[in-house]
Amino acid sequence: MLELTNILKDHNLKVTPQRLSIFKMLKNTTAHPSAETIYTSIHEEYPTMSLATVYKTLDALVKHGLVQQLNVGEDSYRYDADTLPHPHIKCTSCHKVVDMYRVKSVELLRKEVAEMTQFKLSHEQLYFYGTCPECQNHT
Amino acid sequence: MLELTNILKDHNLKVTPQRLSIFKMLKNTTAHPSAETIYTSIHEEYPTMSLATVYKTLDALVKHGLVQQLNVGEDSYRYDADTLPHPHIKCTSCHKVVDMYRVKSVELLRKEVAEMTQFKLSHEQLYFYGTCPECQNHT
DNA sequence: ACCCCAAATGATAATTATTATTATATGACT
DNA sequence: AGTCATATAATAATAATTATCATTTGGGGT
Repeated sequence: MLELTNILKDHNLKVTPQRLSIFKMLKNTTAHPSAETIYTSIHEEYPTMSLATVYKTLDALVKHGLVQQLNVGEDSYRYDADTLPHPHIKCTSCHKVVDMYRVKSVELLRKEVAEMTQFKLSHEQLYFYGTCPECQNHT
Repeated sequence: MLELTNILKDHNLKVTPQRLSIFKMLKNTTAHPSAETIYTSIHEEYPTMSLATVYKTLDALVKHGLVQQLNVGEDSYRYDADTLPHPHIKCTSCHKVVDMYRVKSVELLRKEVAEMTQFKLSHEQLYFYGTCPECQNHT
């Protein structure tokens, strides 16, 4: 909590209860929620908060590199407070999005892409799709 | 042309001039246009065609696996008539999206992801971002 | 070649996610 | 406590996409 306060301060973002609650919510989940989901989840605690505030807060967090925006091919964005670049995998059955860490071949892939294209790489978004172990069982 | 006609027939899609022109346009470009771009580009030849037809045609082509939909993080989708799975790289300066073929480490990455997550993989979307060689020069 | 009908088109309305606007409220610094 | 720049809330506006529905048309059967 105090931690998050300091992070916001370090980025010259005013610390407001709304921002803290959104940031905290994102830090405490691995579910990659959308703006709408964040809004409804926080609505109990902050019934007066506007959806626009959620969007603007997310925008500020993304711009300051404190949160990343995911584009898994749905009708809306999802957000992830883990800003370390990492691939995601989405279950096409239950629609959950799971983080992947320490995927070694990503570094190799980056090198190959950079050499092949001569682009100066800044970042990447790696999305995999399939059926998760749970959904494979209860067919 | 006849080629495309047969492809549509094979998928039980009625062959209409609108569909052929959209499909042909996508087959003859590597620019990954959006629905809007496709619409305006075809509008000269087919001034009566509706934007809704473009969307419905693209939807049909995507559903039949004849075209893939890209989600590079813009406000609209882009389309690619090359359905062979391949990574894309987007220049954050000129916004062009370039195809990458024969990226060997992708297969390795797939294997690693499948083992790590135990998902049954269906497909993936691999997007890289950076500055293209042309944009690196005329800074 | 004509009929038929399911499917496609065109025009437009509706929907949905996101962004802009603006008056009011508030965080943070003196 | 006072000030001011910034954030919030409410709502309007925008933009992409999808739905609706009356009309047209492709293509198989006769």
